[in-house]
Amino acid sequence: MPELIEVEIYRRTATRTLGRCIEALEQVDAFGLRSGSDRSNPTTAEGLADALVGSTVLAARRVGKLLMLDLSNHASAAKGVVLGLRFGMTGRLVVDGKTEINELLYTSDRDDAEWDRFRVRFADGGTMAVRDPRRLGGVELDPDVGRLGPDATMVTRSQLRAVLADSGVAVKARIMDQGRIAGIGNLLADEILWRAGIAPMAAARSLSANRVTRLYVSIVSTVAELTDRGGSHLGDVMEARHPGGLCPRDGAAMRTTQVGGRTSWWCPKHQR
DNA sequence: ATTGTGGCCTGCCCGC
DNA sequence: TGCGGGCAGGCCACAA
Repeated sequence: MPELIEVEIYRRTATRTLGRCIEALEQVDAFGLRSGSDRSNPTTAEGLADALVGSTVLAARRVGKLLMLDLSNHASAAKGVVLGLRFGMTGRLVVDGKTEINELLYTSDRDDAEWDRFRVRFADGGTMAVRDPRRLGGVELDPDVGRLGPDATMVTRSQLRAVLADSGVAVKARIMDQGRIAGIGNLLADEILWRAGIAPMAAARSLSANRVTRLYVSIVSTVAELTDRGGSHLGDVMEARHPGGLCPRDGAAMRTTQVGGRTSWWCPKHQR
């Protein structure tokens, strides 16, 4: 599902919209409208159309799983806005009818424009859409980036140490907390912890300095390696993430435990 | 304040 | 063969 790796691919796809002018808001699904940073001014379909139509895409940025498009101002707006796009677990970004990601876990392989929950048309005739069968994604104006922690590709060792300090919460729940570190989802978290040899339910503050360092190295290297492979579902432990699965490292029977409300697969032999 | 839980949404898969 | 229950997890509202 879309974790930071997939959303980074969407960001690159979105660079194809740079400099293009939005002519119309063709489709918007009320389920996906979120409130932006200004709580007194929630995102509505009308507000979205007002803000988007006539503006031009200036930049495509990403923090964690949040994609942001900076838009220019237009005649009827005092200033440009930021369009925030979230993809839930089944959302794709489709630009001019094409998506870079075809294989996405836990969703249909069908590619149906009926699932476009949000779509704009550019003046040149092209389109950009969030295609999301499950409707778990969303659209908002001026998203509050301050609610997110540092992106997992930018986090430092000392920031990670601070994230884990003084908390009895499971380490996996902690690194998936988007307000502390942004971008790590369930599959990435399992892979990171499997590589680091740390059990997902270990209390965050119980990690020694050496283990914090090992976790830090694993976050950085796992994100980089799976980015090269092209997806958060392409980790080494993925093949064992099912009943009867055996640890690819040492052959032990994998265990599954709910941690932070998420299904977690881990090896009882080398993850402590 | 922090932390945990439940529910949203819907396609798909399994068992009857 | 069709049907229904369970499952997947990002995110948020809500409770303790």
